[in-house]
Amino acid sequence: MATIKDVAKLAGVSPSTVSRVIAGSDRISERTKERVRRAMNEVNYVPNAIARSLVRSRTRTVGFTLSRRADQAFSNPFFSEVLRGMSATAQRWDHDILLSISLDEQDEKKKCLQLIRERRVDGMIISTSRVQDEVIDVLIREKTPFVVIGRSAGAPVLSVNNDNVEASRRATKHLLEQGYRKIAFISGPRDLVVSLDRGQGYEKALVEAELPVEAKRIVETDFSEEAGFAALCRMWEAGVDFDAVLASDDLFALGALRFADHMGLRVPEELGIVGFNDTPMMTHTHPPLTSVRILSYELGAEAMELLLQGLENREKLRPGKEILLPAELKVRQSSLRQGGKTEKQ
Amino acid sequence: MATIKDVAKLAGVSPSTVSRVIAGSDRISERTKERVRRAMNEVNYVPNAIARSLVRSRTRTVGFTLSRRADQAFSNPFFSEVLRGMSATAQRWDHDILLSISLDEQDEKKKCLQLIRERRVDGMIISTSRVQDEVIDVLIREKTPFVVIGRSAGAPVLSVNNDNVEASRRATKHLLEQGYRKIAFISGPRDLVVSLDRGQGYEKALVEAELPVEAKRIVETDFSEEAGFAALCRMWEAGVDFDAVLASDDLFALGALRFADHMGLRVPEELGIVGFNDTPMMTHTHPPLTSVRILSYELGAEAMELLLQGLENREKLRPGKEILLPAELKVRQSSLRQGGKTEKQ
DNA sequence: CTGTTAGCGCATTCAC
DNA sequence: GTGAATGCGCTAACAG
Repeated sequence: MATIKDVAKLAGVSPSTVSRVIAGSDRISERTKERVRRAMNEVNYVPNAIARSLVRSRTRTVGFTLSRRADQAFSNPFFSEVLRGMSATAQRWDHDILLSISLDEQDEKKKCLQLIRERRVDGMIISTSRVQDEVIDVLIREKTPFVVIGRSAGAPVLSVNNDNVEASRRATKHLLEQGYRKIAFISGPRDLVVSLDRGQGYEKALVEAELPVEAKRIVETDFSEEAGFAALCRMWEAGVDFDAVLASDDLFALGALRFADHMGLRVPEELGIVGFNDTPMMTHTHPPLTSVRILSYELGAEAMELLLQGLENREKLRPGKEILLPAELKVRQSSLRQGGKTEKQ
Repeated sequence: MATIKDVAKLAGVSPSTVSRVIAGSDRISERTKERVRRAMNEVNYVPNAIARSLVRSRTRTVGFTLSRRADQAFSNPFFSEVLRGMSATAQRWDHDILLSISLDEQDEKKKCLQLIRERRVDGMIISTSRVQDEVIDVLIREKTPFVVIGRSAGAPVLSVNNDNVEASRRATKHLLEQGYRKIAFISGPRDLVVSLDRGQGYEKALVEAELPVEAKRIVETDFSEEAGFAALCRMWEAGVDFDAVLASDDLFALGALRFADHMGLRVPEELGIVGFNDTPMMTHTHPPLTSVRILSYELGAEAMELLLQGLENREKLRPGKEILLPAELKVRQSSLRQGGKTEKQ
């Protein structure tokens, strides 16, 4: 592999001159610039990124850690879309992504710490959003530039999040407008901020409609179809009546559809259902599922953008600044009792 | 940030001694080892990975590139599972993953080349598996250690793949055993090796059953539910009759389910359906979908394992060696005409 | 405009 | 057993 010295020798200049040509310095004559470029081409020279990183103390690399739990919480396509968004923006800024998927939060914390301490990355993006998030604590303690995808319930951080409260409020309001009055809410685990937010939006809509928030219609469970189904069964058996379900994840909505089928309830006539995430494959349920569309790609892209800007100008890394991305309610048949029109997907 | 010099000064030894302690050299007295360790703890020293990479010409980093096309081809959960598997193995070997998701093959080729030439990575894993794959050509030309997830139809490479031919043969055979005789096959784009392999398995099973392979029952289209649905409609309108569908992707199977619904055909009585990938969310279709389960996690884990072993011992990087992972047919109701029992998922 | 010098943080000779 | 010297490939002063 050719080094800067080889190029310098071939072009008959010093290594620093070559370095300047690479950097695009303007105080180099066109003649030597041209000579150097020709030499570079001849030996197929490409600067060694590692050597560069060492001397500049900048790696042009961003770390992204994730622990399995969060991966499951958000449904799968969410995760890959976020990555796509991050990668696209990183590409534009000529940066790379160092990825690590851990089994649990402890592992993630460890890995995160390692990437930072070993100076492998210039900054971090994390996607965990637990109520008590140790990864965030570490990041703050290490004074690492970082952006959170989601929201911190503890220390103020720079974050980008979809507007879960508003999305949930709108979804609930939509159900109310369709004439449903007894809306059950299936919440994900309460130690995830996202669960709290969606719950809050649900309550907000009820309060605004001057309807009581009834604890018996709210159930918390793990993200899975089975859990969603079981939760509704339990409510039913407990004698709680409901005419609609706000599912804080499409998996729950799937469970709700099965519940309706199981009980012989017609959707949307006897049971309205709204999901969260608008998982692409779910457009094809019977009936098609109304769901809140999350801008996953944009979430990743925006987080990366914020971080890279912050890396260039540390002033911009204002902790406490929370960027909210709008979420859109994709109305389909599962919640359309009034016979209104279905939006095109 | 503390450097090796700081530690040396504090411990009253030379930097090289500290370096030896880190490396675990045995020709260092226990006494100084202890002193050095204490100093390291005191200043919270962690070796700088970049400096280390420079001097050892080893980054302990593996690149993984992917272009959007392949991402879509394989369904989404596949992609994240592969990443999980790769990450888990990398973790065990104390290596990291540099990830890049490109828009198209040209971009991917460029990025791949960049990672290698800039010496950011020790090796590459790629997941593209086009019939004519330029990324593979680049990798070979650059003499980079690499492993392919999938299969190369051109130059021999070290690869790990699920046994698509066999899986497809078994799926087809299963349909035959259920008494279906006119099996339609929905193929993905023919420029993907995976499509060719699945088509081959389908034909193999027919030939083994001494049944004719009829071109009119084979259709090639893009991966989407809509395309699958449309393909079947076209066949139907063309007067081609079929009593079962082998869908080379679960999305196609979804389209087939809709087709059955649309036509008023009962599944599995009047139309048997088998999908590919066993997408988790798809366990909940009506009726539950029979599908070929791909070991995505294992694919990623194995690819990483092969690469890292190859990095340690280049002899092991034998191009032409193709590791095949078994795929399992998850039989559910959509293909059970005989009233046989459904496997537990 | 360009060359010389020094150093990023570490590992690895070669001495003793 | 340990230290001093050297260099990985590059950039950034400082000269001139």
